[in-house]
Amino acid sequence: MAKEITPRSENYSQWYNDLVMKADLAENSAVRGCMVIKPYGYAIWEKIQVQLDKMFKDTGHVNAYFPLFIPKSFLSKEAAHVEGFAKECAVVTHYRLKNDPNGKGIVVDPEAKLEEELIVRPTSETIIWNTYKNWIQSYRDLPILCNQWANVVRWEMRTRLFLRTAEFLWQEGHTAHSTSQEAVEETKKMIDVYASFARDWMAMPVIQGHKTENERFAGAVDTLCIEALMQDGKALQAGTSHFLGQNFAKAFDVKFTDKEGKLDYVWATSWGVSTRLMGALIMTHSDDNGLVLPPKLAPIHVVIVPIYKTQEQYDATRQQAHAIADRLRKLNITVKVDDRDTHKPGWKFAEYEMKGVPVRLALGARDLENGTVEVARRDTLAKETVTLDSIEGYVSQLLEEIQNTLYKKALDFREASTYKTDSWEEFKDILNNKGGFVYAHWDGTAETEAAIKEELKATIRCIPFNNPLEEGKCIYSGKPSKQRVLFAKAY
RNA sequence: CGGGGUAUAGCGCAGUCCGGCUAGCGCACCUGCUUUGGGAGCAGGGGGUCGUAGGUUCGAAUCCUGCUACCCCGACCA
Repeated sequence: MAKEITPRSENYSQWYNDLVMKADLAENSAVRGCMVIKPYGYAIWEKIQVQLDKMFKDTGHVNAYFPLFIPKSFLSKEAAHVEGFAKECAVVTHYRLKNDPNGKGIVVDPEAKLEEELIVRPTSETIIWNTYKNWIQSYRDLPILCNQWANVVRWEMRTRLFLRTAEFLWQEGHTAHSTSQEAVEETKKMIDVYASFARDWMAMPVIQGHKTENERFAGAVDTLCIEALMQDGKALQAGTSHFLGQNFAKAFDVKFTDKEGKLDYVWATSWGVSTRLMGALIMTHSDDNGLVLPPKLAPIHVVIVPIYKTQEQYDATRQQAHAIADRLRKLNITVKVDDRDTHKPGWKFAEYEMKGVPVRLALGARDLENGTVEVARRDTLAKETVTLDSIEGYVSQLLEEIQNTLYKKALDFREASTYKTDSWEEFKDILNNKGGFVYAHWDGTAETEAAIKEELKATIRCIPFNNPLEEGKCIYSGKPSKQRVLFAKAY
């Protein structure tokens, strides 16, 4: 990665793309708009998965799996839903190939046309609610609290590694409840899970709130979201949780008998986060030297690099390196000893910085003599020499400190990039030139929202929870407003 | 789908305008020696149907036509 390109430079997307590839996270595949997640990138995603899965289970959810293919008729049962997804669906029309009768190669067998086309799931509400219909008769069957880890396909016009790919990995929770209130509470509970995951594990501060009607999920009554601010001043929707009301229950005729013996439609939620979180992680913390990973999600916590001149020194430093590694591993720290003699220390330093390994230990002849080890932290790039006997305590404390420092740094950046204004000129200037979040008054109409989007390419990211009410005038129309909402340009 | 651009070694590029001799450079790769505490140095070496199909020409990476793929800017993006 070129040194002169910084995370805040105008070439941010180039910087991002380079970083994703050079840190060995992912690459574009031969398939248009699709991504190959490489082993190192996938290792981070696994860390995310494991922790989220635990949090889902801690909140009473279970995992299940539903089909990849959705009959076209299912998708069209909920009007708003199909409207929202129709333009980006991959469709299976045939089930067989045959040899080309007119030449070489293989063609789709026109006789193998499906009676009903199958849609590769862009999301699973429809197939799941079609299934839930069979699972639910009585209030005793409720709630159903299922999550699915899966891939989905959305045929986007333009794609970017991790942020918007044609196929992506995600989890989608789909719950069914007997009361509206319970479903609303579930919706809120899960956005809270996402927010605490972002904060405590990704070291990424987020703002929680409600989407406006325009930005709502297709088929939802209310959409809650977490919004994060990237280092280039653009917002990223990192996760959503939807209160679906009875929309899908009505579309799929899912009724239950309540305690009083009355029939009612079931109340629903759905919520999801995707490999987009990887993009968020990269863009929140990385610097000019590459990726910076919060220790809690780093596949490797500590890398140890022996430094030597002679074979004798090689053996000695290597042995010491492995001894230190063993001691650290007893504290559940993931350690890699890079004792390859095919690369020089300087090369290794740069390599692990690129990959965002939080802590690096370097160990040379000098250290062997003095009983020390050099400790370098990725977040600040600071180096310190530490005595060997205190290394476990030092490293485990350092990992904790890096986690906290990263969060604090990201939070400070967000605070410094968050504005409040009542002047249209200033509003425009911030969004066009500085980037960041802007709190401004909005008259509450979709027309104003659309006009601002048209003019500035900025959208209302959310109406934050516990948003303070205050009288004001809409930043665009000048009409009366009761509260400020959060504007930003977004990914 | 509109506008612009690109296609030459694993990667990044020059050469194309104005056709010419053995297609070149950096990184990476291989070998040897010296190196090793911040991406080493020197010497030698390997790797190319110049995206693809056709045309013009004594001669095409270079000119012409078709096709394909990718990138950027729009439109699209619960």
